[in-house]
Amino acid sequence: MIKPRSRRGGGRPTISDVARKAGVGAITVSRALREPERVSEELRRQIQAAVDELGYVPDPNARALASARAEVFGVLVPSLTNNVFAEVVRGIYDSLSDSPFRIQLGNTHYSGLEEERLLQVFGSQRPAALIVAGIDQTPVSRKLLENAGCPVVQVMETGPDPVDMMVGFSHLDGGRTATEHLIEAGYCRIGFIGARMDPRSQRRLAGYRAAMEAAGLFDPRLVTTTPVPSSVSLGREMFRDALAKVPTLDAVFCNNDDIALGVLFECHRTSILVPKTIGIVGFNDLDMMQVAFPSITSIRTHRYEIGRRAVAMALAAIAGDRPEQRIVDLGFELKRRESTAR
Amino acid sequence: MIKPRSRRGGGRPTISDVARKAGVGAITVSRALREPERVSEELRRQIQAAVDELGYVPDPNARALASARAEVFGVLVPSLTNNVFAEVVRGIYDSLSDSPFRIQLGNTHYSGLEEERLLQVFGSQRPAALIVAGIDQTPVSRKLLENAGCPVVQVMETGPDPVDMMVGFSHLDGGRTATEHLIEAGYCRIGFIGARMDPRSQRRLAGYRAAMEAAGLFDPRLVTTTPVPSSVSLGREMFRDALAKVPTLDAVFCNNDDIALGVLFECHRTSILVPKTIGIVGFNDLDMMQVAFPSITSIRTHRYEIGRRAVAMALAAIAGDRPEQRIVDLGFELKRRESTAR
DNA sequence: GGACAATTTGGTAGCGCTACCATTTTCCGC
DNA sequence: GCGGAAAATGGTAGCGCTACCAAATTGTCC
Repeated sequence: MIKPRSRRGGGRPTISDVARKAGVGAITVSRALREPERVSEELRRQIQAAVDELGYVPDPNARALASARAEVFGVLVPSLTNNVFAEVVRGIYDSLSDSPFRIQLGNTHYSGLEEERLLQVFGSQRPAALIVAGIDQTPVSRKLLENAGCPVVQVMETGPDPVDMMVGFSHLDGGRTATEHLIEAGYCRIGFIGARMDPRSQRRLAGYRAAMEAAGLFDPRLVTTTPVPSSVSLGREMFRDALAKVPTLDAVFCNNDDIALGVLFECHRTSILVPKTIGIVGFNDLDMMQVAFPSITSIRTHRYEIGRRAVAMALAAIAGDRPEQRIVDLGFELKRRESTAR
Repeated sequence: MIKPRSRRGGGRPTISDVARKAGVGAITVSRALREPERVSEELRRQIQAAVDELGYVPDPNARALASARAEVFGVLVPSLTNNVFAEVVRGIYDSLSDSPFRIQLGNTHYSGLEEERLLQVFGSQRPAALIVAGIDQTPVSRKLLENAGCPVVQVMETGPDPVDMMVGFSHLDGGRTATEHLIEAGYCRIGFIGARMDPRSQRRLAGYRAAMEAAGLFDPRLVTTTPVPSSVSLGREMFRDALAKVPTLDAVFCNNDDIALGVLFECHRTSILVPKTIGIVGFNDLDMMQVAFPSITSIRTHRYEIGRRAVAMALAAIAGDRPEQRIVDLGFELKRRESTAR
């Protein structure tokens, strides 16, 4: 066995190796790397040469310890496989890829308790910013966010009482708009089919209910929900249930596009005509909605843009200029398609 | 302005605060937290009480710096929104949620250069393990992996020459199996439709070609590919192109399920009968495949399990017992459905 | 040309934790 | 009851970096 190197770290070049080679003080190297404009042209060149020659890469752990601030964005989403959050996360990643910030992604599994645990873990790293999905944090989580000592952006939804900043849209309005569209199209026995029923789904349901009540069409038997995670096959099953419960059903507003697709397939399978016999509206407007036959009406949401905007706001806050607009509503768009064109 | 606290870190309790309160040495607290069995029952209790009372949370950055090892799994995937990788990542997250390990997720965007850059960044943190998608790393990436000084698991594919460990399956065999199934079902003008054409897609194509040549059916005009990222709408367009090129086409093996779904919808739209006029096979077997009408034959792959297995192997290696089986082939399964039931 | 400010560079002292060793205490077996 | 090993505890010295302040150098204005 070879005796371990005297240096515990394992012999990677350190900042003082670079400093020695460049003939400057260690702190100057540190500065040249972080605030190049504060170091003279000449030293900067020498230092860069030494860095390249030694293959020096700063140790983020040491950096974080010394500066009491890690170059990490903490991101908390309820699901990794749900395309909706995947798009938000992609927006976040793309916006951060050219920055020095790393991303710490946490999956809360739609659990408030898990969110608290992850917030605790993330907080212990002193992140540069925190991005969390939703606005329904537990009191404990909310406190953790308030005391995080960094910019916080709540995404996906807007609401009256941000911890710090918010980017999203109103799910209630989205649900209402979708339902009103069906009513205008002439449907009247309009069902709601919702899986998972997380807070955002609940608010879409509330929007549905508001629209239905305003039109005098609401009937609790039209609503079919389950806490089970959403999927295309679940959409099919729930549609069957809804139809068994209310055979006169003539349209469905679906919680999301997966459910809507399941409904469409079941209609095909049982030769129910869409949009003639049944109208279908989805939510989120995944790519497949416009390709489906018939194409499916849906509420287009700007997921990728939400991720990008959240990062932009956090970055601005880190840089010191808090945006005057702390709540950004990116809205949504009703995409009218064949599935509701009676 | 209030004078900043004397302590730079911002006043969070440290290990020596705990030590003082519990009336022990700092190192004993450290041990009680990391190797409780090496500390007496009594001190352990005292220390735990002090930890709870102060709300002490260890600083992972300080820990990483002192021990030259961060409790981080680096995970590199080519896409965050592709459901296939999302499932793998979910398996990884679920397997690691009860461990002290954090996850650093990187998105390479299918770029070798980006992979190199991220490997460099990840490596600078001294991760506990590295999980990377694919087996086609650039020479630079491969060197970085070999020198990472931690267990490395390559996932999604198997191949002859692992950096360290591997979990996946043979995409070539998958492509061959899918194609052979179509041949057995009586199709003969079988097209291949592939988007993105990353290395895994290339190997599926190679499997297709092998099967077609073995049956004396291969014709280069049957192959339609594009480097454009895959989507349902792209599947529809490519199917149109393929049909325009070869009007006698009687089946398609699709690169993945999104493409297959696009093909199915286009068949509906143009009243092409499935499986009578056109047979369809997908790849990955997303949930929607069995719900589609007609249901779509696909190659079921075990994505979630790949993630779990990769973590299990890495964890074992960290614990010191390298598994005797360094290459794990989880295989795949042909799911025969209506879309090929002539 | 001298007083003063602005710019550039460097030294010191930690950040919070653990590796490494030293020391103390406990437990054996005979 | 005693030597020696094992178990339990502690002290010291960093890990690699940056905040904070001090010093040196340059520029500017009258």
